Amino acid sequence: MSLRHGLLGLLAEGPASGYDLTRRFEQVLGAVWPAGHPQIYGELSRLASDGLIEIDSEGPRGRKAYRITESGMTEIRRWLRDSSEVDHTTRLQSLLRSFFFWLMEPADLNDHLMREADFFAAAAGRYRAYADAADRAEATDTPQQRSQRIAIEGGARLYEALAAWARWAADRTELTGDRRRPL
Amino acid sequence: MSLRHGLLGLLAEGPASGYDLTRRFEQVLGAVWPAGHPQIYGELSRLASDGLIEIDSEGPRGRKAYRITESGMTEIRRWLRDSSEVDHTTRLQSLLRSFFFWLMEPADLNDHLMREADFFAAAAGRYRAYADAADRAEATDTPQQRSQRIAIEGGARLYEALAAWARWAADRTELTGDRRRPL
DNA sequence: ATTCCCATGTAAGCTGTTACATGATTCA
DNA sequence: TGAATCATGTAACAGCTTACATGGGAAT
Repeated sequence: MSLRHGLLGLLAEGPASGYDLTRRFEQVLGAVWPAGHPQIYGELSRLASDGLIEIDSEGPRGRKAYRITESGMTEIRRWLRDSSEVDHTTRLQSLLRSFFFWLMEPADLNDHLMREADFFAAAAGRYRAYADAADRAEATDTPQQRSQRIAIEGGARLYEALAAWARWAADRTELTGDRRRPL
Repeated sequence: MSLRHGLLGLLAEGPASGYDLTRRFEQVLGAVWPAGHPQIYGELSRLASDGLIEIDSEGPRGRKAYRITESGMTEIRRWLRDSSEVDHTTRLQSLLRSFFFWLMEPADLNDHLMREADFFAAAAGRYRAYADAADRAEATDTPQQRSQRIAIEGGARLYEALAAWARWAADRTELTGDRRRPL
């Protein structure tokens, strides 16, 4: 039920449409919790029929903005407090793959690890840039801003750790000069 | 298709039954790629009817051990090599939650972060202990062992990073003496 | 006019979880 | 003989992805 509560959490910041929420998932939350528009629109309908959100306004081309209700706020707060709702499931295909690296040819493995390192470093860089921007800004003292800062730090540290791991693994697997392939 | 290839990868090490594979997921892979027995038995049937694995032996109480076939080996190697199969999707509820920390009361948040730090530190400790054991052992030079060492390091670094993040966040959110709750 | 972006939705299929169901073997 | 563990499976449901489908509004 994470998507449900993710939507409630975003709507707790203020009214937004399915389209808005889709973009926020794409741009910010997507790196740690992806969600496409079909899932979002579907869940919004369910949230509305359960009375946790309601239509705030209707705009131009069929646009519908939703607003969180009192019971929606109660529900998101209950979810955040209830420790039995915390789910530590993680699915990192990159780590799963690493159990099977011994099946790869050294040159292919080296390529793969370089690509992985690049991908993770890029993700880390995006989060770290966000974090730096937040630190440079004044008036970072609303609870929202402080909490967002923590989230960003989490993303940065996660991807920094994975990037460092991929580089470490690439070093361990290093090939002798002539067999190393350029990217 | 990660589970499919996860099973192929494990079977590349040698024959195993659905029960064996379920336990390996539970004990080792489970922390980065969980899979329950209903999913595993179902996928094994499909792999067998696709000719990627075959029955190796039948044992006591209905036990069936599977063995990877030539085309199974080809398929797992293809999957490992093909960079378009790499999936960087990550779903970390802990990070998703952190975007909504501003909705929590400080005391509840502090409790939550302590629990998170404990959980991640425990997971990191298990992986780190494995890594140390591997480093102390002699004859760690088969490709399997080297590759397993990399996988373990990944798990350790991932959970160490998340533990450090949770502690950092708890420090930032720290309460003044009397409101801090003991665990 | 045409293209691009805004904006919403449905349908089919795949992946994953929970609950149910069964029976053999081992050990105390 | 009773409990624990081994061992396999099915059914129902929940969650998520991909492809399809539609149309309004803005800008060139």
